[in-house]
Amino acid sequence: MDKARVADVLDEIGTLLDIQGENVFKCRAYHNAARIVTGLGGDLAALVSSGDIRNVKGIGEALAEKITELVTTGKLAYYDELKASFPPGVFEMMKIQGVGPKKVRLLMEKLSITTVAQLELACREDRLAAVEGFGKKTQENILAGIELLKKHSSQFLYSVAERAALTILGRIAALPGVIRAEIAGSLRRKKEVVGDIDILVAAKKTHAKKILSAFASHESVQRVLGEGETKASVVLDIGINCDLRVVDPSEFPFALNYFTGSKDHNVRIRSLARAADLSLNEYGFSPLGSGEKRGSSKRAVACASEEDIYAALGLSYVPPELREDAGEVDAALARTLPVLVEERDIRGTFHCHTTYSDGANTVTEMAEAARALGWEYLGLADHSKAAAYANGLDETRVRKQQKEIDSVNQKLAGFRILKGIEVDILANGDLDFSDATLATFDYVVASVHSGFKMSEADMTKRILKALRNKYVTMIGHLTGRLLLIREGYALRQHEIIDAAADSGKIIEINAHPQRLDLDWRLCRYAKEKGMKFAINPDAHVTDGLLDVRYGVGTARKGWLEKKDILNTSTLREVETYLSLT
DNA sequence: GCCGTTTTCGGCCCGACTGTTTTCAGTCG
Repeated sequence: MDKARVADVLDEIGTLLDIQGENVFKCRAYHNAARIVTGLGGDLAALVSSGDIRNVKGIGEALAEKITELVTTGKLAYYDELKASFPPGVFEMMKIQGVGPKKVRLLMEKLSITTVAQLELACREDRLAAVEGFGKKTQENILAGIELLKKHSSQFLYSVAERAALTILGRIAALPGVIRAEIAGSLRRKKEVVGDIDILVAAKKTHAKKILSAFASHESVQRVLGEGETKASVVLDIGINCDLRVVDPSEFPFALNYFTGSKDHNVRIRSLARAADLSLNEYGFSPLGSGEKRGSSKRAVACASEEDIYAALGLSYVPPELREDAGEVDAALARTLPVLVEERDIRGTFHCHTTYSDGANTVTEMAEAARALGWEYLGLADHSKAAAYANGLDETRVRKQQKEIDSVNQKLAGFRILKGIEVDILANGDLDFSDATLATFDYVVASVHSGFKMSEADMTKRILKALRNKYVTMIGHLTGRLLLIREGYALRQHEIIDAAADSGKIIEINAHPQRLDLDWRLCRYAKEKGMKFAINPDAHVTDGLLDVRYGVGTARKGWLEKKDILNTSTLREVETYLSLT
């Protein structure tokens, strides 16, 4: 059993104990352990077999035993028993905003409610308000929460879908007869939120059956929706639909292009094909009106790759991230597509957390991980004191960390740790530190972490005020999950970007794998304003440094180039930019 | 359930916000 699944089980145990009313610190121990396991570097199986898992801080005797059982047997008796004592559906209820373990427990005890559907009915029949501790308002809020849940239940964060997809892709690619296997669809286009997973395989027809049945019997498959000659559809354990198609190797580029989409992009390039008297579909090009059947050896244009397809239409190659019919086809025709930022362009980053606040690794460990990636610098921006839930730093601990950074920097030749802070923007728009303290940092990231329910107008005012502080270098993650929850929020973000552009601030493309990135349309808007961007991982763990790739994905969709991204600058250039000596 | 240690058990991250209360509990970040 892999790290991610072990973490899921531990987290689930924590939640079930929460509902059971167990000691909160015991529950927290499980939730903590889930986070710790996720953040562990290296191979979990090796840690278990050597017994070193017991030496990890936060993993005591009991947890070490349970993790060992999970890793070695793939099961955990304690978990199975615990889970069996709850009706299925309780987890779904916890997903409703404002419903936590205590409310779930009350609902189960007082009204025998164990599913979201039952809960919704009870709200509509006005039965909730009568329960002690609940009221009219709570009932309304829960109903609203259920609506929201329904609306987004078919959407998955990119990182969640990617994890599931890569597990399956790895297995499929290793099967006999598989010549190529790729992820297609919105996941390949690196949409922040995707509805399903599409996987495409190139193989001879004789192998198709075996490939499809191996797919349908993969351990993460919860339910098989259909399994035919060339295609199988399943639902994975995380609830997402996953389709696998097997196509002939000669058709693969066409199928990959077709199933990558977007639909609007496909419509545009098919109309280009028609203008050239060609018909383009998922099997290939054919002369218009020829009536040729697929599989004909007389294809109008043979293509060995997607590059060939675009070239045949007189287009330069359009990277998947750009295929949204957002001007990319015209740009490809005119040969004016931007040279997009690549992961390998990144020379460093600006928003990493350490064990000083809520990170999982020390200053030294983070620096070494960054150096191992070939970077020249690493910006540490731990939380400030108002973020108490994240163990935010007060002025004393800031000084301590800065001292440590100085000492580590002396040992790292050709590499520099930059002293940053992720300072909270308080409810009134003030910053969590005085100007005197802010002045001690190399740069300052200002972020909102509280009061999300304030009106959009007030939130905008609050952020604008913070941006007027001369020590603020960068706007922290503007949106997070708010983008999902509040339609129209982006409008106010434009106001913020306008103001930030005027004062020369940097936009952060925050790439925390658990959150939505800054919307790429905003990136394009900000780019038009001439703003500089920073692709930041908000990394709490060493492995998390790599998550900068999520930010790169969003940057590419915003048509951002190397020159737009501060992280692609060399250390010397960054030092100059930040006016460091 | 974990940690640290004044080595055997007490403390464990905390404040804002909301809705329910009339002094607080639950949820969230």
